[in-house]
Amino acid sequence: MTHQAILMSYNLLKENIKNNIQISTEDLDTICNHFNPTVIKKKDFLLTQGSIYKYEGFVLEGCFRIFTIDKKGNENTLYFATKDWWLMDIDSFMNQVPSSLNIQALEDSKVLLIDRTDKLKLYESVPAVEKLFRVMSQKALVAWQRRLIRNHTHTAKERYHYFANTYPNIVSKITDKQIASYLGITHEFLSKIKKQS
Amino acid sequence: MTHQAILMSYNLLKENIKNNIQISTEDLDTICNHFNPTVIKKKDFLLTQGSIYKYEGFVLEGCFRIFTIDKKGNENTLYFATKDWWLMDIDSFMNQVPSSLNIQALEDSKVLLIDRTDKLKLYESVPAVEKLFRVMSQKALVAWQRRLIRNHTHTAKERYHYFANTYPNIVSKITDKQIASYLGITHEFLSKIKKQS
DNA sequence: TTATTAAGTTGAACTTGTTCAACTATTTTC
DNA sequence: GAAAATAGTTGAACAAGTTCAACTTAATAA
Repeated sequence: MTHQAILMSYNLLKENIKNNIQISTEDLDTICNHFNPTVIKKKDFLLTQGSIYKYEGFVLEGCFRIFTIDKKGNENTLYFATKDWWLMDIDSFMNQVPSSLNIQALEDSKVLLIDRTDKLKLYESVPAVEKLFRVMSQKALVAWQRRLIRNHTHTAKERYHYFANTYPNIVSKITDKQIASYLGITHEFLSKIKKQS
Repeated sequence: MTHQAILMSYNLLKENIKNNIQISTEDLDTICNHFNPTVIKKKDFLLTQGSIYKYEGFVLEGCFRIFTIDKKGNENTLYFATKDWWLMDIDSFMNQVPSSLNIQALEDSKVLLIDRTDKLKLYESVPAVEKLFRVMSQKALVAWQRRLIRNHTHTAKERYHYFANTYPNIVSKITDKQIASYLGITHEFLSKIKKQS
């Protein structure tokens, strides 16, 4: 990446943080200094099920899929992450237990990564970081609660259209099979849904 | 409540907090001083849909149901809260927007309540509070992700047995209709499931 | 204690979504 | 650019879950 591109990357991260909390320029710089730009090629994994997560990431460019594979071999997609989204496996990262998640790039992607020990240090040295992740986690929590309710109250067809309307930029980057695994239905059935409408 | 009972209540809260983070006795006392013991009678609401949430609560005794009612009039249960659980509507509490949730006591219950402005002050004065709620939110987030995956990978029958085995003390306090609204199925179907097994 | 309301049961017809299998179209790889 | 792998489509039979309606049982209130 050029020097210019790297500066732009950090600006994206800074805007994201400022969107969550009020923070001083100094703190913002300290935080950003711990993130390193990294390129991840299409199909490569930032994390694989069974291994221990050592980095947290912020997506600059590209697209990722966060999913698990169950005993029957079925893939289950938790979410997709594009520009301006965070990549985390909180459980594995915090408790250093083997992850139950895979994080895979769906196209050539750029991320800012922070090392686990660096992040733990940041929690100590910059109190705003606690607040940042408290606020982010709480927002995410609300979103997950809403998604579960949506799953209970809407048919697969309705959920598909909701997803396609809400995240058109993501839909254009992923396969129908991946959408189906996000919606919790078979890809055959998604195909039939799309034909209907 | 007797003086003795009140002391015991605060000990339960303190244990809960210490279970989440390392914290000094002073901070722990400061936090607890902002919580007030309150009695809520069976069927009474701590929060109703459309109103703005002003308190956060910690359950000492009894049982609560947190649910929404959708346009069709169907009830959808997010979760049940018994002793040692927290009662929150993060969205309404943080952003002071009308709540989409109801929090109702299913039996005569006791809670420790903290006022919104008091909690905001606590975030400022006791940094450990940021950490406490960051850690709590992250744990909750992981639990919600797992629940969604479970919903996608298991049948209603399997989910019912998982719930009944994991929370036997809750199951004994609630009706099958409420369980069904938690599982995202009709109470008629739950009745058929129970007959089978 | 009775009257009333709410909870739970059951069956039949229906809708939603799955499974399996065979096929076509599209990407990827060498 | 051909071969191989993966993604998407379609149909038929099936399983999971819903709806409605009628009924029984249990809880609640006057």
